[in-house]
Amino acid sequence: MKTSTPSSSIEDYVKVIYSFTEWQRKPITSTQLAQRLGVANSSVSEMVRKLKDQGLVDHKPYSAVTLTSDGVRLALSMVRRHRLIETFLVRELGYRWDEVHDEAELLEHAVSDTFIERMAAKLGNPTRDPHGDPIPAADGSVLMPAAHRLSELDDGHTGRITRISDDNPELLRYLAAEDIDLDAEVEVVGRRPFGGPMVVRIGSAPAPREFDFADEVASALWVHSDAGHAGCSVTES
Amino acid sequence: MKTSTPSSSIEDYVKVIYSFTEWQRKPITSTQLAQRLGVANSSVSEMVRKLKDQGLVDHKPYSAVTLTSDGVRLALSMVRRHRLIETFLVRELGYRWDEVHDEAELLEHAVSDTFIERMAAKLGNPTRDPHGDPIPAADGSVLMPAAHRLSELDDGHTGRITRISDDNPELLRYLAAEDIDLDAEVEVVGRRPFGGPMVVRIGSAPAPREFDFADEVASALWVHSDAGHAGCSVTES
DNA sequence: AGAAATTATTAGGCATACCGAAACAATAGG
DNA sequence: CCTATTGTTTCGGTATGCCTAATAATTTCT
Repeated sequence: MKTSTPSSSIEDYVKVIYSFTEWQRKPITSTQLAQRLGVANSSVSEMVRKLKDQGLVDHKPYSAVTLTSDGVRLALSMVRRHRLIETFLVRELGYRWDEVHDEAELLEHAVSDTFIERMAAKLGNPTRDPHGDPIPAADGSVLMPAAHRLSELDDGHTGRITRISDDNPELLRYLAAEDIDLDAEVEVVGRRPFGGPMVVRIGSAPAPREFDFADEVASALWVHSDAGHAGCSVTES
Repeated sequence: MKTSTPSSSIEDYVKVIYSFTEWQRKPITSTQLAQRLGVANSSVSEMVRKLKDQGLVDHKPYSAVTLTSDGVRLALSMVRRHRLIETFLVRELGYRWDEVHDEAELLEHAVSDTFIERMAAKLGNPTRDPHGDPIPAADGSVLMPAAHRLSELDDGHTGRITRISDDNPELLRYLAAEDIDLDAEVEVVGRRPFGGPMVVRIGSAPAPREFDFADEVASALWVHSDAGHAGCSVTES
């Protein structure tokens, strides 16, 4: 269990392991890790051993990888960095939604804690990034909004968009062009037959617009359903 | 002569080689390079070979290292990055003079060209950084202010501070505490005997303050002398 | 000029992080 | 149940960039 500053690769591994479990339920496997990081499986095996040596993950050969509490702490600090940087790029430097991810990916490993905290202060300590993802606080506490994929909402139900997956830039550009943004009101009108697209109404009462959303779109949008389901606050030490 | 993206080490080497010749006249030697980069001499020999392979420097064994025009181009872009980032940290994130250098050092290798240009635009395309160093334009043109070390100014002469060396953070804090800043008026009153400190008056007519500056201070301050010496504009393709 | 001191380069190693290919587990199908 | 497929790890190898120690070139000093 070394105490040295983690390399940026290690930060990436830990962040990806964390992010996977943030919205999925299952822990991540080697192959999934390799895919998300764009490296060979063999590289993952090697790095996972290193992460284990440093006490950041638990791992038994041939099974999934989970974070230790140290790992979660590191992951949260990286996620905080990433999302604060994204917010900063959008609010202060005029970046568009779909441009911020890659830039944040580079910056998050480079800047100092001082930089992050000055930036956070300047932004007024935001708790959501431009895609609606929660920004962990400096002490590691996270407010996870209760959210479901729009694709899983039942017909007739209404809700509000609380999160938009940022892993498809093209999709983000489409949504931006259609002026579909966080906090928009959504109503599920129904589904086209034979597994066809979902029909939804988006926008406030006077002028709602109707869209046919392919599954790819409907599952990238996460909504807070008006019926029940309170938010929950999770604190990690 | 490869065309790949230069690694951050290569960027550092090229930047240091350039910076050395920016205010000195002589090209830099291996040992000086090693000292400024904080690496062993042998590492320099090795890297210089690599820089030469990539067409960034000219070098014959056992002699000094000079940049090729490609090298100068790369160096200018790194210097531009560094100084814009410093300016940004001071103006937008409330960093102090003496804090910016290390942070900029990290950021300059990480951010994209897009980031740099958006930042420059937001700052109004400044041409001097917080220490008075010229910021090269995106096209590689630099406005070098005509400046001399205060320590070399003759008794009785007056001038204006145009640059403050940023390599000693403690000195920067001292100057900040004494409220000595860029563009201040300076008059050389005289020198204390036996190589003692220089006596200078700093500040505008109504309330000039008198200081005894050790050589270390007097040579960190660069002034534009009121007598003659016009600025010159140098353009590198 | 020749020895001594300085400066520079080469040689051999180390750590990180990646790869492809080969070997080894685990699960699924017949 | 035992083989086939898929998933995972191990093994050798690559590239970067750094180190120390040894060697070679260049100055400097007497």
